[in-house]
Amino acid sequence: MQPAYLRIADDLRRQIVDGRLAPGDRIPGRRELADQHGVSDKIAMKAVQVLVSEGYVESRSGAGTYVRQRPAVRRLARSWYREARGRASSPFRADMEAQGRAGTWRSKSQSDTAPPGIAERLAIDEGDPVMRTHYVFLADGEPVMLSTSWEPLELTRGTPVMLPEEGPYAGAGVVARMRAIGQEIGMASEIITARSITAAEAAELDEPLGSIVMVIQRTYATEERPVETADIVVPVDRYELAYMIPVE
Amino acid sequence: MQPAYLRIADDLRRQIVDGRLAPGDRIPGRRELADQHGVSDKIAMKAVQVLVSEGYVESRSGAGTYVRQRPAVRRLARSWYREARGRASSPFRADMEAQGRAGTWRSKSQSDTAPPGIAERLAIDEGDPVMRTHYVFLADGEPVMLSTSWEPLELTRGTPVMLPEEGPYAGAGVVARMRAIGQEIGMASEIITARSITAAEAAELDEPLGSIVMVIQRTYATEERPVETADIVVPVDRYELAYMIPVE
DNA sequence: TCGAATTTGTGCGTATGTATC
DNA sequence: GGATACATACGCACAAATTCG
Repeated sequence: MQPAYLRIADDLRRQIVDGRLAPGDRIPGRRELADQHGVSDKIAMKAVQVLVSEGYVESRSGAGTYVRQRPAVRRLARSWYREARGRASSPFRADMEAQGRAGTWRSKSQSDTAPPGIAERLAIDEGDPVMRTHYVFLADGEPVMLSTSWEPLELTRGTPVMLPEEGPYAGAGVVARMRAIGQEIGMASEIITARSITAAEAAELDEPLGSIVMVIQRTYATEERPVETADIVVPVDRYELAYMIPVE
Repeated sequence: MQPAYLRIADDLRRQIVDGRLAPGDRIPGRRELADQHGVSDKIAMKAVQVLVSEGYVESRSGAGTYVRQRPAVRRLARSWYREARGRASSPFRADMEAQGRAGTWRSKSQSDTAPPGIAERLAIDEGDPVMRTHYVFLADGEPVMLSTSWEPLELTRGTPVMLPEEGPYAGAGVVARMRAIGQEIGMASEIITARSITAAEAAELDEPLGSIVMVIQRTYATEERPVETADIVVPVDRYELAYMIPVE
């Protein structure tokens, strides 16, 4: 026998996926749901919270609970390095332009020492100096993606590209910046995982708590060594990732 | 001001990520937590449930709540087509062998008509006949991955490869099977999303409800047309996905 | 502008059922 | 069987946010 709150949640979920409850629609309040199903309002609320945690609905205190507007899911094509397309522009800006949107970003750089996981990805020692840069990417002004990148200071110290977003190569992308100091990037490795959003990320991305993000651990490497690595945080309700793989 | 149950959840979460509470450890019971933080046991329970839904802990009725054993996260290398490696073996089996594990699977095929999304991926019309095959992949006997594939019956009807897991090409993989009927696959496209696990998937994979899966929508195509598409369901606590991308 | 009504969010007490040890 | 601990469910109360007359 299924608990009452799960039965009610199933009922509502079915109405949403069927389309009987459309995005933006308000779902019945606690009192109403409780009456309909003959349970206490506490249980009705619990059912609603199941749907919140699954990302189907969004509650606004005082206003009600609404079926979530799924923003159109855009595709991030990650297979080919796309620097050339945008000409003196970053891969992100080129990607957004291809979708008819204005790509901009905010960033903040700070020198730091390499934590264990990052040191391993950059093939340096734990505690070695790195430049850490945090990005918030915006499409048409709204935040859509986060990224934190690490570069070994050993490579960039004293060069014009030490600060990624200042100087002559500001906004040009990692590949162009590294080329400027003689590092020819030939390969990108991307490790993909997914998890719940953190409170900090939810605030930066204006996403509800409980939504899911994919994390791309991208590492750029020359023939000799890794030269940059980044954690790219992508909300699943905004983007899907696309890879093209030649067979044979 | 943060609600009490979130403060308690934060406190416990910190202890887990710090390692003060190790995988397998039992966390304090409701009564104990409530006393420590000066709240009712109801609130202590709510805090614990936050951690359950985040996948940090697992409750066993009657026994207690325990920090989850994270199975070692394995890496699925998806960049190169790996048929040759395993010789007369499937890509999955070759992948598992590379990790020193025994790769097997169960499957069930059934002819069906193409639903809208699948029809689009296969570039056929909605309602066209397809062969649908559901796979449960096992590593050392335990289920680790699910897949549902669709192939246009127009291509395979009346050939020895119509049923993917019967006949001379059983277990040989899509690329080899399609080659046998003159379809030379040259490209794989993979679209990646992530979402909460469904109840059915949780049962098949022996994963707790609320855990997160990545879904790979893989489509194999020849120069002319798509010939197979599949939804591959991968639990994030078992696998991460790895792609290598040449730059420029 | 203000206040009343509505709705969600949080919290406590109590009770019963069920699984585990 | 008994003790313990989690799961479900009802009741009540109040706070905070929103809506609307």
